[in-house]
Amino acid sequence: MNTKRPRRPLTLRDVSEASGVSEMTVSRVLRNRGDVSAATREKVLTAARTLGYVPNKIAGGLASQRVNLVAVVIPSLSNMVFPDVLGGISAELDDTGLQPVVGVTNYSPSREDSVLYDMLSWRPSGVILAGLEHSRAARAMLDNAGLPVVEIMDVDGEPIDTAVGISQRRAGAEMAGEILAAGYRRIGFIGTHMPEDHRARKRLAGFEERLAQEGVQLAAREYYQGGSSLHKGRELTERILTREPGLDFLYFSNDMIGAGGLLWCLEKGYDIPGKLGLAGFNGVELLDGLPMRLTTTDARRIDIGRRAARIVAGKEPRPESGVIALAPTIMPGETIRKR
Amino acid sequence: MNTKRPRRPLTLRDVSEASGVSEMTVSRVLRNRGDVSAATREKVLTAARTLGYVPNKIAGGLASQRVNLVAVVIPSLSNMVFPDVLGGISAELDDTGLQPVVGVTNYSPSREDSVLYDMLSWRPSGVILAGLEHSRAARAMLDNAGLPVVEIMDVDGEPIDTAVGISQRRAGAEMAGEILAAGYRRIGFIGTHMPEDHRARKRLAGFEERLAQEGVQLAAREYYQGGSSLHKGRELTERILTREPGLDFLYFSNDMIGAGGLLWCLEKGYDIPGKLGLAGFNGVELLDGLPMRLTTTDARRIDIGRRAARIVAGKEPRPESGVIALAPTIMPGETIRKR
DNA sequence: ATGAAAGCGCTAACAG
DNA sequence: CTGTTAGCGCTTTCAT
Repeated sequence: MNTKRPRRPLTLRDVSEASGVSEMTVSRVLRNRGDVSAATREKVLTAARTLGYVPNKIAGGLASQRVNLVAVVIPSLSNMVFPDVLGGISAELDDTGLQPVVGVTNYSPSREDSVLYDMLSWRPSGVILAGLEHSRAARAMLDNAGLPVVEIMDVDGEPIDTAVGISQRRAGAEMAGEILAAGYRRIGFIGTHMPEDHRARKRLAGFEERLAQEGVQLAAREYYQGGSSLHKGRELTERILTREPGLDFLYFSNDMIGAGGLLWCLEKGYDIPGKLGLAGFNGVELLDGLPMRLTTTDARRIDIGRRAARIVAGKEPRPESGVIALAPTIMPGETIRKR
Repeated sequence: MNTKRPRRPLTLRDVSEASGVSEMTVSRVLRNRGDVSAATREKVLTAARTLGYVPNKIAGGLASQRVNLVAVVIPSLSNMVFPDVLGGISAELDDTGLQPVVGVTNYSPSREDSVLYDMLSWRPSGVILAGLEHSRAARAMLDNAGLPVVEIMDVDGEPIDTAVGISQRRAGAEMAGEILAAGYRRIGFIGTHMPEDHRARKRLAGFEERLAQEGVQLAAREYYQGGSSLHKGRELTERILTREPGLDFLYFSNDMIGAGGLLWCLEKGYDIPGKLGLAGFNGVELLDGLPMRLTTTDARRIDIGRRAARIVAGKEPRPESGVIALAPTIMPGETIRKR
C-alpha cells in the first residue's frame, strides 16, 4: 500500500546472519552447488524466504565471470517473423539456465553497432544476431568477444562464427520455379525499399535469376517505404496493376503485404489464381484466416531460432562448415494455379 | 574468418596501460564524467578504440550500485498489442540512458514470479509490468526492491506503486453504450477463455453492466483457448451464429478475432452493419486494410508505454494518486450502424 | 560438509 | 585536472 520502506537491498550476509550459516554455505545452498546437509539447507532456505532475499547477479557475475544471458539482436519486432524466431529461441533455452535478452536495430547498421556494444558490455554467454552483413566494427567486437556467435535467417555469405538459416536466394529461385511451372509469365514484384534488408534483396536476386533462366524478366516492380501492412499491400497492388494491367502474377516480399494485395484483388473481382496469381513470403499464421490461402514460402523461423539456441547453449556442436542451411519450403496455398 | 584468438577480455587496465593514463581517468573519459583535458581524452579514446575495448557493465554496476536497465514484464509478444507498448517505452527511454529488458510470462502467474525474480536479481532501475493482479510473492519482491514500479494497461485496482492504463471496465461499458445507442439488442460475445487475462475479464464485466442498465443481457457467448488468430475468429463466429442466428451484434475481445469474424461474415453475405454489427478491441493497425474498417476501441497502447517509461525515467513525477488513467477511445469504423 | 581469504573489474570518495 | 585507496556482493580456491 505504497508504504515503501527504503530498505537497503538484502545481501547474502543478511541471510547468513539470519540463518547462522556462513555466507559461503548460503551461497552453495542458493545455487544447489556442492554438498550441504539437509538441515543447514533448510535453515538457509527458510531464512532467505522469510527475508525475501533476491540474489545479486551483478555481483555473482563479476565473481564467477559467467553470465547466463544470450544476446539476441534483431531488426524489428513488428513484422510477425521475429516473434516466431524468439519463440524458438526461448523454447530451446528454457532448460539451460540461459536467458535471451533482445535488442532491436530497426534495420539500422549504426543502431546494430550500438546495440551490440551495449549487449556485449554485459558479457553474455553468446550472441544470436540476424543477418550476415555487419559493420567492420561489429565484426571486430564479436571477434574479440570470444564467445559463440550465431548469425541467423540467412546463409548466403561468410559467417563470423556460425550461421543458421535458409538460403534466401534459393527461396526466391524456388518460388520463381513454381510460378513459371504453373505457366505464369508476366510477373510483377512488390517489396520494401530497404537497402539494409539484405535478405529481401537476395531473395529477389535469386527470383530474377531463375526467371532469367527461362528467358523471363520481371514485368514491373513497386517499392514502398516503412513497415508492412495490409493497407500498404492494397495500395501497391492497385498501383502496379494500374500501371501494368497485363500482369499475371504478383510476388510480394512478405505475407502481410501479400495478404493486403489478395484482399484488394478479391474485392476487385480478379480471377485468382486463374488470371492472376499471388505469392508472399514467410508462412505466417495470419494467412490461415484469409478468404484464400496465400501461396508462400515457409522461412523456417521457429526452426532457425531453435537451432541457433541449441548451438549457443552447447546442446548441439557447431558444424565444421560453420553453416546450417535449412530448406525453405513452398506452401502452395490457393493463389497459384495447380500444375 | 573464424580465426578466433581466445583472447582474455580487455579491461580498463589494458586501456590504462596502452594510453599511459590512470584507470580512474580512463573510466572518466569513457563515461564522460568529470573534467578531463582534451589531450588525455584523446589519448584514452584512441587507445580504447584501437584495442577494441568494451566496458564491463557487470563490474561497473557492482561498483556504482546503479544499473541502467528497466525490467519490462508482459504476458505475450505475439498479440500485436505489446510490441506497440514496447515501442512507446523504447521511444521514451531512448534519451535517458536506460534500456528496457523484456520478460514474457505467457499469462502464467508462476512464470511472472520467476521472471520478476530473475529480473530483479539484475538490480534494474525500475520495473514496468502488465496488470494489477500479482501473486503475494511478486508484490513482496517489488515492495522490497525499493525501486519505481509501474503497472500498465489497467487502472481498475490498487497499484503497488503507480499504474498507467485505461479503465478496462469503462472501455467495455463505453462500447456497450455505443452498441445500444446504435439500436442493436441481441448481442453476442466472443472472447478467450483465460482466467488470467484480467483485463479482458474486466472489460466484459463493464460491458455487461452497461447492457444491464438498459435491461439487455448478453444473448450468447463463445470462448476459445490459446492464441488469437483470424482463423479462430472465423470458427467462433460461425459457431455462435449457428447457435444463435438471431444475434444482431458481436463483441470480440480483440481485433484479430474480430477481423476473422468480419471476413467470415462478409463471405457469407451478412448485411453489415445493417443486420449484424461487429466490434473488436485494441485499435491495431491491421484493421486498416480489412475490406471494412472494424469498429474498435483504441487501448492507447503507445501512450501507455510512453507515460510508464517517463515515470520510471523520472521525466514525469509519479502522480499523487498513483494512477494515470488514459481515456479509451472508440474508433467507430464501418461495422456499426451510424446513429 | 563447512569456512576463510582473496579477488572479479570497476567506480565513489577523497587527496593532491 | 589527475591519481590513490577502498570497497561493491558474490564465488573461487584452498583449508579443515
